Amino acid sequence: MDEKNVSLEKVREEFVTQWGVMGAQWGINRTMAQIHALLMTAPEVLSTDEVMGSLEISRGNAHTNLKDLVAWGLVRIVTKKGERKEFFEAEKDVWEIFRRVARERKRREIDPALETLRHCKEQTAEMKTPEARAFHEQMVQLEDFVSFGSKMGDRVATLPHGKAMKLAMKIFS
Amino acid sequence: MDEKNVSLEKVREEFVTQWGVMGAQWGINRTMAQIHALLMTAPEVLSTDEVMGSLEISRGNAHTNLKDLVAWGLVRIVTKKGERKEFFEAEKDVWEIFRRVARERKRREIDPALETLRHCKEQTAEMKTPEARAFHEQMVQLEDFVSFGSKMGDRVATLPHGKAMKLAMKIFS
DNA sequence: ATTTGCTTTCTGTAACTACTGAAAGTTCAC
DNA sequence: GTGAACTTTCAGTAGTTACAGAAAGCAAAT
Repeated sequence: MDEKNVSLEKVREEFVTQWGVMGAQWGINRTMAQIHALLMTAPEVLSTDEVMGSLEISRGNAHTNLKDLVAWGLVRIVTKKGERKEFFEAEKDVWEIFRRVARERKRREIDPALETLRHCKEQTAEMKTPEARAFHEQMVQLEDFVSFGSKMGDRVATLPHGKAMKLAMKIFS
Repeated sequence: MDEKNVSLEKVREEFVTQWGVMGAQWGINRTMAQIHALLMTAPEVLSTDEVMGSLEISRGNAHTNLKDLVAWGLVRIVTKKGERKEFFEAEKDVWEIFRRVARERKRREIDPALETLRHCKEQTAEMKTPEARAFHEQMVQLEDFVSFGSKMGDRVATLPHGKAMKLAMKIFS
């Protein structure tokens, strides 16, 4: 590896580290975010052993997080002819990454939250005390807002990149 | 407390619990989210002791998280005439809550992330190897996307509730 | 200047999450 | 079948975060 690529690797490491920090702040396992960053900036597909080596993590850890990334739809498994090993490749298109994260978080977190809000709303629908009315109203507000946001997310996530951009322009007009 | 309010309290507890779970998934301290839920659904302002009592948490914990909520702009300190104690009151308007969370997360997390992306982009701007070009290009994509999202957030967050709704309608058209 | 009522900070601990290293499982080759 | 290459699971441990309880700090009232 020549001089130039040594410094590239340094920058890349910085990126991987920071992507990990960011992930952690958003409730995502730091290692998972780091593997994602590593794969996003990898010129070729990587094997589990290569990921282990790069990040200096154990096989178990690498394996679990790689499979989680696959479950999130952010990483694909790739096999090479004549090799039994699995290789991993990340989705690199930012818009596609965004869509998949949005879809997955909606499914895992937003939808269950909406369930709770609906339940709390319904349970208090018939209550007559001022406190209960206020509580009910607050639940209505929250549910409307969250379900609205959720629908927006759906809508945006089904848009292809180009259309999303046009729409964005409209918003700024 | 009569029969009806007993069941209201049960529903409210469910809400508080679930809001806590949701917060945790989004990288927010569970207790902080619970206090927020409690205050959002409180008919009156609450004192530290009342929060402690409701959630069965220690004074230190209640205090720290209340002050964090104030720092996030989600809770206000209120004083009553003739009382030395501080009371707390949550912002209840969902749109306002959203705006404040958006603004704060941008400041705390998005802006630093953008800094890193810019740095990685700049550091690799002059490199000529194909790997470096690809890395640089990926950084450009990411930075464009994040900074675009960030600006959108700014824009949306400055809109009053009504205008935001109109805009949303436009998107669905 | 002491007491009282309240807020803030701090230290040790408990609870939780993430991780390692190894064992067990699978699949294919021979 | 046995072995080799690789994947998956798991139990114990390390590391991290959140928390209780107590001590310290502060300001007003007396």
